[in-house]
Amino acid sequence: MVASVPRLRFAPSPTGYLHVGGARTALFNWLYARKFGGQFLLRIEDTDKARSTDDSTRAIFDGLEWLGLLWDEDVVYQGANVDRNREDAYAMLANGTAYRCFCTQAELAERRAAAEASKESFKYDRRCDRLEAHEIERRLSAGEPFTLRFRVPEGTTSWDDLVHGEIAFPNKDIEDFIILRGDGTPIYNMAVVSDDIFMRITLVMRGDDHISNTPKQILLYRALGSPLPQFAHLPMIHGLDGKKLSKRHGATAVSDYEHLGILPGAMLNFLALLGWSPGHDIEVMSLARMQELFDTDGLLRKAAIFDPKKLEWMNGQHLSLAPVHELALIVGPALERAGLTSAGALAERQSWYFALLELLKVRARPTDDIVRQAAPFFRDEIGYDAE
RNA sequence: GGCGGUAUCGUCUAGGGGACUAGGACACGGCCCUCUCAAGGCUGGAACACGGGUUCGAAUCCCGUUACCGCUACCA
Repeated sequence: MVASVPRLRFAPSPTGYLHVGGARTALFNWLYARKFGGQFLLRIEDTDKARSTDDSTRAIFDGLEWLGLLWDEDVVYQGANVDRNREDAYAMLANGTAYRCFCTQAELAERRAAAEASKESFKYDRRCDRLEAHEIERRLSAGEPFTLRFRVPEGTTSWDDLVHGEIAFPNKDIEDFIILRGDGTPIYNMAVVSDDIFMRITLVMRGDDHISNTPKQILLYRALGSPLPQFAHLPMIHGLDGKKLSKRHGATAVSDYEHLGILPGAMLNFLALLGWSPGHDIEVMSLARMQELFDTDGLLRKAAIFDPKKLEWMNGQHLSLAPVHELALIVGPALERAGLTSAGALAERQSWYFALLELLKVRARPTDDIVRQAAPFFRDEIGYDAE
C-alpha cells in the first residue's frame, strides 16, 4: 500500500467554471505530487451529461493553465470509462458483494416519503437481496429493469485521514447504495473508485464534503480486491458571511480574478494560505517556495473564509516582487487593450517603459492599477510635461 | 431527524501541557516618512465558544453542550 511514487488527481465536474475552491484543491494535489516526485493527473468527471458542458471543460483547462498547474498525463474523461466502470460493478455482482434491485424509483420515493412522514430515517430495506433465484430469473426474462446495489457488510469502516486522523463510520448507518443505474451507467462512487483504481491513484486529496462518501468508497475498493489509497480531506472555503462560497459572493471563478488583474502567483499564494500554513509566520511565497515548504502536517481542518481584501494585498506584494520584464508581459497587453499604446511603441522605448513599471508596480494592488496609473504617461502628445 | 466533521482577534493563521502578559498577517485607528497616490517604519484596539473533568499546571488532553458546515438521490 505504500506506493513508491505518489499519484494524485484533481477531478472536477465540468458544470461551471474553475471555482477558487477547486483551484485550491488542484494546487494542494499539485504541490504534493511535485514535492514528492509523483504525478498530478486531471480527470474530468463528466458523467452527469445533463450538466456537463464542453465550455466548462475548456474553462477548467484554461484556469489550470493560467495558474501554472499543469497535469502530467493525458486528461481522463470519466464518461469514456463507463464500460469499465460497469464491468467492475458486474464483477461485484459476480463475487457476491452486490445484488440486483428491481425496486423502481417511484417505489423508492414513495417509501422514502412514508418514512419521513413518520419521522423515521429511510434506509433501503434490502428486500431485493432476499429474492429467490427463480424470482430473479422470472423478472429478468420478463425484461424488468434493475439496478445493482452494493451489499454493505457488518462492522465499521475507518481510515487514517491525512488531515483529520482517524475517522470511523458504523456500517449500519450506510445503506445498500446503488452502484449501477437501471440504464447501466455507474453512480458517482462507483465511477470514482473504478477510475481511481485504474489510474493507480495513491492519495485521494479532495474537499471534506466527500468525507461521508469515503467509507462507501473504501467498501468498494475492498469488494473489488484493490489496495486502498490514502485519503486527505481538505476544508471548504466559505464567503465573507460564513456560508459556502457561491455566485452571490461575487467573483468565485479563477477567471474572474484573472480579469480583475490578479497575478496567478498571488492567487496561488493566497489560496494556499486558506487551509494550509507553513508555520514560522511565512506568508508571501512563490509557487516554487510553496513546493519546498509543502507538507500535509500544515494542512488545517477548519473551513476558511475567502477575504478579497487580503487577496488584493497579496497581489500587491507579488507585484512589488515581480521583475519588470515579467510584469511587462502581463501589463503590455493590458495597456494595449486600454488603447494607450502598442507593442511596437513599447519596444521602442523599452528602458523608459521598464523604468515606468519599476515606478508603478510598488504602488499597485490589482494589476489594473498599473494601467490606470500609467495612463497619464502615455499622453505626452498633448504637451504635458511633468518636468 | 440520523451520521460525520469543525471550533484561537472581524478575517487568514502561529501554538499541540509550563517559554502565553496568547505571536504574525489582512482590515481598521494613530504617528513618522512624503509634492500626490502607494510602499515602508512605528504604534493602538481586537481572540482561546460554553460547561465539566484529567493534571502541581490546559488555548493545548478527555467528556458533554452549543453553534456552524457536510452527507443522508438511479447528482457529482
